[in-house]
Amino acid sequence: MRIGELATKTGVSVRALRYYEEQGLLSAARSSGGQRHYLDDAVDRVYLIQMLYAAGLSSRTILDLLPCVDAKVNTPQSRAMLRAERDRIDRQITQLRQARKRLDEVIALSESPTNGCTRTDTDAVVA
Amino acid sequence: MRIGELATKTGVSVRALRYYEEQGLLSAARSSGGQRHYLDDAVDRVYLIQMLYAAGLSSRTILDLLPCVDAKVNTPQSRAMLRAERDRIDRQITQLRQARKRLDEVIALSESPTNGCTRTDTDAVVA
DNA sequence: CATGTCCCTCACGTGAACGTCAGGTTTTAC
DNA sequence: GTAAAACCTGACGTTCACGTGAGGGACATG
Repeated sequence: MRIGELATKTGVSVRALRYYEEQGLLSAARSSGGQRHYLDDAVDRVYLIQMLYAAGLSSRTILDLLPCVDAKVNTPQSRAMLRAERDRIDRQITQLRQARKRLDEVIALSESPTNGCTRTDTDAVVA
Repeated sequence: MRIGELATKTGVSVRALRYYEEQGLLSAARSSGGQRHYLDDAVDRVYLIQMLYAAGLSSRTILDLLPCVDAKVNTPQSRAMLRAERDRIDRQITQLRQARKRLDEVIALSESPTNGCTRTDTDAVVA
């Protein structure tokens, strides 16, 4: 498939797909005219990349991890890297939970009847 | 206390503290000479700001939420905003868990004896 | 063979949260 | 009272993951 189809299938922009290739995260065959052609499994690869981006990994880190995911590389260093990233994600989850807890407290407070100003003058403000 | 002390106490840079003020997140009294002076509770405020940044909130969103946290504002809109941000954090946690699970699978695979190349030629590479 | 749609490569723009340097003032310490 | 340390206000630089044209080929369809 060509880049436009991959873009619509995955929901990421054409620009983003070119950027992934530029970063070495995604490869494509080229037609005689220079156009990119992707295999079907590129869809899953893009999903994976997006997932790792969403987890806060940088392009560089993803580039380092992908060979491990592809099970082509398996060294003590690569395993340490995997564990390090997993731990980073764990810490990030912990932080998020703290923030969530804090917000929940504020929400509980704002919805408690003791603080019950259910209507204020700013209710009329639409903007 | 002055800005340098607040910076060392909280672990954030002086530049960041000035930036927080610029964004309306942190206020300070001024000395006759124009230097910022903070109350002791500014430390907690900075921690809170950092927590919300770490949760992926933007300056603008934090600016909108802080009055709620300070319990000065409590409107239907503000409560909706609080819930929306909490839900966003929940979704982010879910994504992180997925990524973590995926990494765990890769880790398990790389550490399984069936894949047991505990030493490879790249072991020697120090780089 | 023409045309509309898709694709290509530069290459500059963007927004967020600061880093960093310049040039000058204020406060502290001796 | 003077020198060092800390602080001030601009204002430009940085990084990341793209957005957004500009200008020009590639490809299916009539």
